[in-house]
Amino acid sequence: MADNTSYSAQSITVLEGLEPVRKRPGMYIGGTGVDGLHHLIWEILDNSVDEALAGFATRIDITFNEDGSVSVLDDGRGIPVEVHPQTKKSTLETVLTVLHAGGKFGDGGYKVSGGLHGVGSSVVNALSTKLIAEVYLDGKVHRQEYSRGVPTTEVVVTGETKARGTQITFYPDAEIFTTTEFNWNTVLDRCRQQSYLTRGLTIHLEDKRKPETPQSYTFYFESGIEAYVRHIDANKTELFSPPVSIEKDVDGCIIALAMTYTTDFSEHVYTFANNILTIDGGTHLTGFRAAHTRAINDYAKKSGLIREGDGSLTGDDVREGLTAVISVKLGNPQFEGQTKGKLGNPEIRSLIEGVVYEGLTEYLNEHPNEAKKIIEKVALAARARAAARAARETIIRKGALEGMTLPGKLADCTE
Amino acid sequence: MADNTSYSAQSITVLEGLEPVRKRPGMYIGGTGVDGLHHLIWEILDNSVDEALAGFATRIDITFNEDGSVSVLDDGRGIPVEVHPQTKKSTLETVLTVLHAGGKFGDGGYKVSGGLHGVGSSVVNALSTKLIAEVYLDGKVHRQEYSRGVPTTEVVVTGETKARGTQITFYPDAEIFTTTEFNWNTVLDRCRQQSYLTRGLTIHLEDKRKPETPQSYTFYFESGIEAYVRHIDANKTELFSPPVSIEKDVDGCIIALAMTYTTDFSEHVYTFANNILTIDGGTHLTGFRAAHTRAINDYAKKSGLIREGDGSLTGDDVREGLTAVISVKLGNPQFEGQTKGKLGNPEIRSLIEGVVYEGLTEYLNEHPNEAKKIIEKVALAARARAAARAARETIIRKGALEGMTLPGKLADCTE
DNA sequence: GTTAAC
DNA sequence: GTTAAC
DNA sequence: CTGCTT
DNA sequence: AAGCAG
Ligand SMILES: Nc1ncnc2c1ncn2[C@@H]1O[C@H](COP(=O)(O)OP(=O)(O)OP(=O)(O)O)[C@@H](O)[C@H]1O
Ligand SMILES: Nc1ncnc2c1ncn2[C@@H]1O[C@H](COP(=O)(O)OP(=O)(O)OP(=O)(O)O)[C@@H](O)[C@H]1O
Repeated sequence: MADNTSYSAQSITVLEGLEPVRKRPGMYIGGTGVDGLHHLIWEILDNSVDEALAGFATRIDITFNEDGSVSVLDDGRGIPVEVHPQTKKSTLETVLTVLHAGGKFGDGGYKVSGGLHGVGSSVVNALSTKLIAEVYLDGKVHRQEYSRGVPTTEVVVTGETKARGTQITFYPDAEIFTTTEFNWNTVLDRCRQQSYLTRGLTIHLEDKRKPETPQSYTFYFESGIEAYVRHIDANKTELFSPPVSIEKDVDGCIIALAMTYTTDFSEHVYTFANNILTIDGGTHLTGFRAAHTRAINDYAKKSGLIREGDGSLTGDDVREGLTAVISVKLGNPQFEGQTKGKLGNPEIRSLIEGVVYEGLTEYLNEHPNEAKKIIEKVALAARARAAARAARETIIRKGALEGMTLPGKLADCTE
Repeated sequence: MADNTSYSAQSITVLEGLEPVRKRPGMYIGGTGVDGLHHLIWEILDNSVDEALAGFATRIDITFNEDGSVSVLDDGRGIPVEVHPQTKKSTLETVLTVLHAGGKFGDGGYKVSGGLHGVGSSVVNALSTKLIAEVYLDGKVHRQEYSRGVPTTEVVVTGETKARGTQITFYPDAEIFTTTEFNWNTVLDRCRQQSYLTRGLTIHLEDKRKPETPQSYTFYFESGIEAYVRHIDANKTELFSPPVSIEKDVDGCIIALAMTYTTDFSEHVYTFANNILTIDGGTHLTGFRAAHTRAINDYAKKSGLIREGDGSLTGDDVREGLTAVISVKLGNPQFEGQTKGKLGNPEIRSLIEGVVYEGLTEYLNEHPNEAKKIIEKVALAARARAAARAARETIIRKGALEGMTLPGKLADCTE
């Protein structure tokens, strides 16, 4: 057994301020690769989107600067700059240097917001060699700079402005990240997506990194997630258009769904909770799936398009070729982990299931042509799946006896 | 546009102490359902296991008490109780009430440890209506109690003892969790698993919740992950036994693998990093998979068991029926998120890939009988997969033209 | 979780 | 309205 | 009943 | 691929 005389108070370290973020970035942004790097933008962008969701911002500008930094500017309310009662420091500095400081714990004027932990801005600050925060408020430009989370200036007024809003410019720390080069297409996609999700929001993205080949893009959509579905299907053939569109407000929780089918076989479903892309799904996705599968099965049987005795379509069957975007807005989101990959609120499952079942059933009843196309598509998927399974089992049964060969001329079942 | 006059310093809240944990449990334990509940045990258990990994503890006792609480006792070094220089409070109180306080940031005598954030104990404390910490040190019993993360007593000496170690007893907060009833089998499984992973560690689990039907179990394994594989395969038929066993120390990183195949078709692979079950895998799993697929393909071709022109076995093919346990121990683990579901260290991927490729190739060369069984198994899987795909495509091609019916008599390809 | 039956 | 089944 | 988990 | 959970 090893020596234990040295285990004492001195062995225990208390990480202070933003130290834990730099020491354990994985806990805060998942990793230090290219995904973690882009998380920095998402954290700042999400704050601006939250302002837009709350009705305070209408425009967001993201700029890749020539010096490798990124700027995110919005015309929201601007982070307050006056002294904060708890920290006795500027509220701006508080938000950017103190973990769990935020306006999304009940007050702050955000009815629904993607942010909820109050750590995003601080995390970005901690992981940037330099960060410049500018707040445009009351005709003045308030500015503070930081380095690796530590203020290098006070909050100072550097000029006058007619604008209102916030701009964050940050330089990702190469000591932390394996790469510090942002990907244009990744960010472009995200901007497009956020623009689809928030009616009336303008997002402008500009790449100034190579002055000889500048690029920029502006997104503004009125049509919402139906247009998003159309964009996802851009290089595919849709079975019908416009997509099924369901939007409903239940107890202050807004549920929106747009879906259609394409002629191909892969599933493209994107789920959002308060505009956060929940890449691992969660209760909203589970609820949608249950309702979708059940509604199609019920309709298929009731309408006689498939026979009662034929067995049910599986979830996989009805999802083949499906394109869908689901966006829920709710007051108290619970996400799994700081990276918000999965929505946890258990009540959302049944809420969505109810809304989607009702809405989809109604759609199918009122659109017999589209319904027929859907049922044909998913019934074919079911037959294909059954045939594949049967073929597989034949081989397994036979092969268990005989010897082996690889594909090539295992033509047993091909024709 | 909504009113913005009220957005000011007062709108921003700074959560202090353990408030953020209670306000946003999802960020710290993933959720508040049954999984989140059990996370509490894992956090405390992992601390004891870390003591065992460091060679200071040999025995852990977990008890489900009649009053609904859980106790975890170990014979490790005991959390220090003297005043901590940074907080001016007892180190015990510091560890249990301050986030990011821990002995696993470089000092503390832990060479490898599953803990790394310094938040686990505090999180459990925050989410418990009551927590009792007892430290057995220098012949004395030191004790402190807390309620929802707030100390309700000082650290007091309550008696004498010959033992050394730590015991944490906690009462999960029904205000936080949707259920507060621990699952015997879930915890039993985890104890068994940890015992397999740590040679020479005894883990005792006891259920005193129903005095009329007490149950208890003691785990102690010398054989390690090979025995774990055998246990996973308990109700299955293994193609060969003992399993392939690889263990290697590369630059202070210990890589251990045990694997075999069963006659069934599902894959059972469990990966661990510093004894943490990485449920979403990560770089160790990725490295293993790459090496495994390549080693089997290379051997199959080189040995002539499958022909050169037959195409390659896919990863899915070679994983059908695979049972494996992978355990890596490394100095500076990076996990994705606080719940540690995925290992992030990029260097581990190639490290494992090299070790596994070499070890598995050697095994195959030295065990031609086992090798033959493996190749037969995976080649059959490949043929079955190809046949399934072919059958599926036949249906799709035909079905695109004809009408629809569901399974039932789509016997096209079954015989 | 929803729906059907008692 | 509550309980059992899907 | 459908989906998620091991 | 089977059992549990919502
Ligand atoms: N662009 C902005 N405009 C107005 N207020 C902002 C802006 N960015 C941040 N804030 C304020 O600062 C607070 C802290 O932001 P921060 O990014 O740290 O966390 P959050 O958005 O509350 O939560 P999360 O960590 O989940 O993203 C926010 O709650 C908001 O009140
Ligand atoms: N049973 C124990 N025996 C000895 N020391 C312990 C024990 N439990 C906790 N400690 C000490 O308290 C510190 C803090 O523990 P805590 O659970 O908060 O975090 P951690 O294990 O360091 O990291 P993580 O949050 O990733 O689990 C540990 O680093 C360790 O030094």
